[in-house]
This record gives sequence, C-alpha cells and structure tokens, in this order.
Amino acid sequence: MATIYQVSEAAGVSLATVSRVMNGNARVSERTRKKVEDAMASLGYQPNAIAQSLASNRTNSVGLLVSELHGSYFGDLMSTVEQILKQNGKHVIITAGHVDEKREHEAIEFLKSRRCDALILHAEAVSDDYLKQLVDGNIPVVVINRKVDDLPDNCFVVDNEQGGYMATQAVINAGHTEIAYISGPLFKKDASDRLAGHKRALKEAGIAFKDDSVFEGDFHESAGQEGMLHFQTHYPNLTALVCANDEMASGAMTAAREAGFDIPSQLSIVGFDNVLLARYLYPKLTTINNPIHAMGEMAAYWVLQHVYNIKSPIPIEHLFVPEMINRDTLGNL
Amino acid sequence: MATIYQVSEAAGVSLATVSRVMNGNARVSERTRKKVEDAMASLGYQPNAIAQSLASNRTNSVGLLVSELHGSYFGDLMSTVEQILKQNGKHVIITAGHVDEKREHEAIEFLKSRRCDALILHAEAVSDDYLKQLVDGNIPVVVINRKVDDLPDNCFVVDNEQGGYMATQAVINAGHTEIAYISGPLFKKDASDRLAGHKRALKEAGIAFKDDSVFEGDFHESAGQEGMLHFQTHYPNLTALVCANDEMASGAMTAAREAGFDIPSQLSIVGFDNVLLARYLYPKLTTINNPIHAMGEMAAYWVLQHVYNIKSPIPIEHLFVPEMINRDTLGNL
DNA sequence: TTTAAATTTGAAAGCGCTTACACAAACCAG
DNA sequence: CTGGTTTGTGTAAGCGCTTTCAAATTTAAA
Repeated sequence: MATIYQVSEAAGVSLATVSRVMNGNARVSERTRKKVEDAMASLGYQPNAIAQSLASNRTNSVGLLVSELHGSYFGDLMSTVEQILKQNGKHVIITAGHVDEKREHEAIEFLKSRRCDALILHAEAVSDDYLKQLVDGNIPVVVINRKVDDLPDNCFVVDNEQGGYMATQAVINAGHTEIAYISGPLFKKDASDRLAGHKRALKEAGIAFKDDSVFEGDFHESAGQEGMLHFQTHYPNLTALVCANDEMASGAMTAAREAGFDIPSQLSIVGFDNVLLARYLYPKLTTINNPIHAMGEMAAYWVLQHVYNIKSPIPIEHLFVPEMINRDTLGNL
Repeated sequence: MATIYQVSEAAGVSLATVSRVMNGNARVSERTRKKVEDAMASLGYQPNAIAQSLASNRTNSVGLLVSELHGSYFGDLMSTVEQILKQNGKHVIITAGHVDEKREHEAIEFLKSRRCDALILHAEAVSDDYLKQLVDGNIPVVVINRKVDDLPDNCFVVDNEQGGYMATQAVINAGHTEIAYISGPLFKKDASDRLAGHKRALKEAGIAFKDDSVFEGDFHESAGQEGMLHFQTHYPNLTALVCANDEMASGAMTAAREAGFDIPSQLSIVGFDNVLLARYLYPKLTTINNPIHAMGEMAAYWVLQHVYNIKSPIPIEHLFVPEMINRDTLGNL
C-alpha cells in the first residue's frame, strides 16, 4: 500500500504538496498538480482514510443508529440517509440498537469512538436525559421519530396523534361504529400518541370508548393475530379494526381470514406506517403513511447543513404529517 | 474529550501503561491497573478508535457490501453478519453497490480506504477479474452468493441449479406438465443457473422445453406481472408458473388474481428465496429457501477465523443446499 | 545474602496524514 | 529596478494511539 511519502518522492515534491492536491483546496500550480496526480496513478495510491481522519479531526462519516438492520421501515431509512449523504461525499456507519437500552447505548458510544462527524439516531430505548446530554456534548446529533422535550431542533417526528386520528376517522366515515384497536406497547410514545388520536376521533364522532375495544400489542405480527383472537371473544360484534402498525394489521388479517371473515366486506382493517409489505398483502392494506423517507431525508440534509456547511436544497422542518393511503381493506358499512 | 495522555497523568503512569490496561493483553500489576481504570472512569475516557487503528493497523471493523440497504434479503444478510461479528467485538461497515459496476467498485474502494480488516461482498456487477485481484491483494475477502472460478475458498453460494431443479420438480410431482417460467436477468449467474435447473427437471420428466414457456424478468415485482400477462397470450394453457424469485412470484400472483385465476386451484405458483414477504402473501407462497442467513453466518465465521484467529464454532462450508418450503400456492392437478 | 530470572514499567519511535508557518519565486505598480 | 503582494512549496509539529526496547523492580533460587 503506497503512502503519501512514496507519492511525494515519485513526484519530486513534499508531503504537504501531495496532501494539497488530494484535498483540492489549497493552491497548487497546474504543473505540480499534474506531476502528483501522475505519481498517484502510477503507484495506485489510495489515501488512508484513518490517517486522514486522525490528522484532520474529520471522518466524513456520519453514524446512523437504527433498531434493526432488517425490516422495510429501517431499510427505507438507511437507504434514504445513505443515498443523500453519499451524494455529498459523506459516508454512513450503521449500527443496530435492538430497542435495548444497553445495546443502544453501546452502539452510540461505538459511533462516538469512531469519531463520526454527526449522529442520526432512531433511538427507542435510551433515556431522554441521555439524549439531551449527547446533544449538549461536542457531537451534532439528530433524533428521528422521537420527540424529546427541550430538543425541538434536533428531532424529526411524524404527528402520530394526528395519524391515529386519521385512521380512525376514515373508519368512522365509512360508517363503522364498532371499532376495535390494537395498539403498540404503550410505554412507547408513538404507540400512546396513536392511541390518543384514535380516542380523539371516537370522541369527536360521539362514539363511546370502551376499554374492551383496545388490545395492547408489541408491534409484531403475532400480536395482530393475538389481538384478533382476543376480540373474537371480547368484542365479537366489531366491524372494523384499526392497528397501530402494518405488521400487526397483517397478523390480524391472517387471523381474521382463518376465522372466516371476508375482508373488507365483513371486517375492515386499517394499518399504520405504509411499509412496503402493505402493498403485498391481500387485500392490499389501507393504511396511514409514516413519512420515514422524508424524515430520513431531512435528517441527512440537516447534517449536511449543520456539520458540513452544505446548504440543504429543501427547508428544514421538524414535524411531518401522516397521510391516508386508501387501498382495499376498508369497506363501507 | 480526554486523551490517553490525560489519563496517564491522572493515574501517574506512562502512556504505555494506560495503553496496556486498555488492551488487556500485556502484563500490568493489579495496583496500577486499578489506578488507571479509576482515572479512566473519572475522566470519562473513551479511546479514540481512529488513533488506535492508525497505530495498530487494525480497525476491528469488517466491510460489508450489499446491493441495497432495503429489502428483506439484504436485511437478513446484514443482520446476521452484524450480530455475529458484534458478539466478537468486531464492527461492520455497510455500503451499498446498487448492482452497478461503478458504484460497487467505489463502495469497495471506500471500504479499503477505511482499512477494514476484511471484506464481505455481495457483489453482483463487478467483474470476476476484479474480485480475483482483490483476493490476491492484502485484504481478506469473501464473496457471498456468487461463484468465482479459481476462488473456491472465498465464495459462499447456494446451489442455484439444484434449487431451480427442485422448484420445477415439485411442480411436476404435483401433476403439472404445462409449466411456465419467469427467469431473472440471464446475464446473472444465479438467474441462469436456476433456469438450467428448471430445464433439467423438465428433461428428466420427459417434458419438452418450449422457448415460449420462459419469460426473462429482472427479479422485480413488476416483471412478475409482465410475465403473467405475457403468458396469458403466449402460453394460455399453463397450469403452473415457477418464478426465479419471490418478488416476481408476488407480482405474478397479483396479475393472475386480477385475471381471475384462483391460486392454487387454477394456477400454481412457486417462488425462490423464501424472503420474509413470502409468508405474508396470500395465499402463502410455496418457495425454495435460499439460505442467506446461513451464508452470512458462515461468511462472518470465516472472517473471524481467518482474520482474527477466533475459531469458528461450525465447520466452514462453501456450498449451501436449497430447500423446498411447502406453503399454499402449489396445488395438485 | 547474593544472583539470576521473571515481571512491571517508561521512553521514544512510529502509524500516514493535515496544517500552521516560513520562505522562495513570480508578479506588478510606481 | 525597487519594494510590496501574491502565489507556490517545503519544514516540521502534531493528531492519539501502539509497541519495541531497555531499564527498573520484584521474585525466586541458591
């Protein structure tokens, strides 16, 4: 592996000059630039990014924490962030936190130890205090899909309450009044916000909220099946089911079908997130779009602007609006 | 950010000693170890991984190239590799090549410039020669899902020909004789291997192969729809369709349903890959398992063993066998 | 107690770069 | 042809670590 020293020797110039042509910034005459570039090419020189980072205190890499490396929600997020940053010559280091406080913490410390220039976090388990402390530290941080009080400028979130409201409102508008709800784990802010929106829609329509009409799931497919089973005995006359995410909706659909319900003629189902999966289900799932793509994009632009002084092509916004995606699982009563 | 120098000062020892307790290897007396650890804790010291890498010429990170950051196939691969390496204190730097020669090449060069200790590549677009050259270079490389001649020890592949054979054989065993095939892009080795397997099964059963019975797709869902449409006019009496991957199978199912076919009573469909999606489809897709999880695992263990001298808990194997996954889209004739 | 061997520590030389700072060369108006 | 600018290049001091080598200390054996 050739080093800058060998290049400088081959080109007959000093280290500093080689470094200058590499970085393009400083002033180098055309003639020397050419000499150096030729030397680089003939040696197959490739700068050592590690050494560059150490010397410049810039790694040109941003850390991205997601909960899982699989799943279309995170796939979307990773793809978006990577694409935008790569376009601007920055790189992404991805780690997974697995919704576990210890592992998220370790992952973040890892990214810090790698001296990422900035952090984009989809952190679910770590405390608000820790995040605040992080933001106050010397590394720029943005948080996706989580609203931390006192950090309005670092958070990018979808209006979950509004999304929950819209889902239920759509069901009500289709004439339903016997509406069950499968929520996410309520200690999670997004899950409880969505449920709050559901309740608001019910209230606004003058439909009494019954405790029996909600089942607390865990956002996984199996919880959708369990929820559906639960309602068959505890809420047998339901005609519509709104689920706090698409995976649970999928599970509920499977269970409903096995129980002999036709969707949507006998049971309407609405999801949340508009994950890729939603289009593949049969019937195609009516759901609420969670603009994860837009949030990832915004987070990436925020970093470019705040850390690398590259102006964002779009204005930075922090609150994203959910959107109704009408497909085939919501029927009129 | 505290440095090793400040720690050494606080602990009243030399840099070298601090480095020793950090790395755990060398011999340090209990008393000094304690002093140093206390100093580290009270300073909140966090080693600078960049500096460590530069000095030790070890980054403890392995580069992973995938085609895309989304999609359950790659999600699976990334998850598996990350999990195993993380368990052993190594980190993964993920990049995407987007099945484009230039971008794959850039991604690999990026990983090399970051001085990854090893590379795990799911490279589809880059040439065999380039890969050979890479392997001959000074960085350990393994290739997933691609068989490069002359590099038997660096490749981990599934027997695509056998998988293609099994899919078609299953269809034949169910009594079908009018069997169409939607292939992947035939310049890709895996696609042509699968098709070869399909032909072998046909031949073995004494069913003549008709050119009209295969449609070349691109592995994307839309190609499945197009293929189905194509066959409706060019091969109207087909009773079974085998697809070279699950996504195309999904597209074909949608198109078939829209054309009024009941699956599987009027049309049987078999996929390939056994991607997560296959379980969510309705009816659930009968398919061939592509052991991407096992291959990712093996690649990770190979790296641990060959690069970090950590013995693999399982014997290293290079050829993986596909497996039939019977679900609900293949019916008897 | 003496001496050799084993163990623990520190000094210092890098790792491959960036980036002040200094200096030489080339330019330009007066 | 001055003296002051500008421009181009080199020197050298780091960046925060690891690691060799030798010195200092402890331990064990005689």
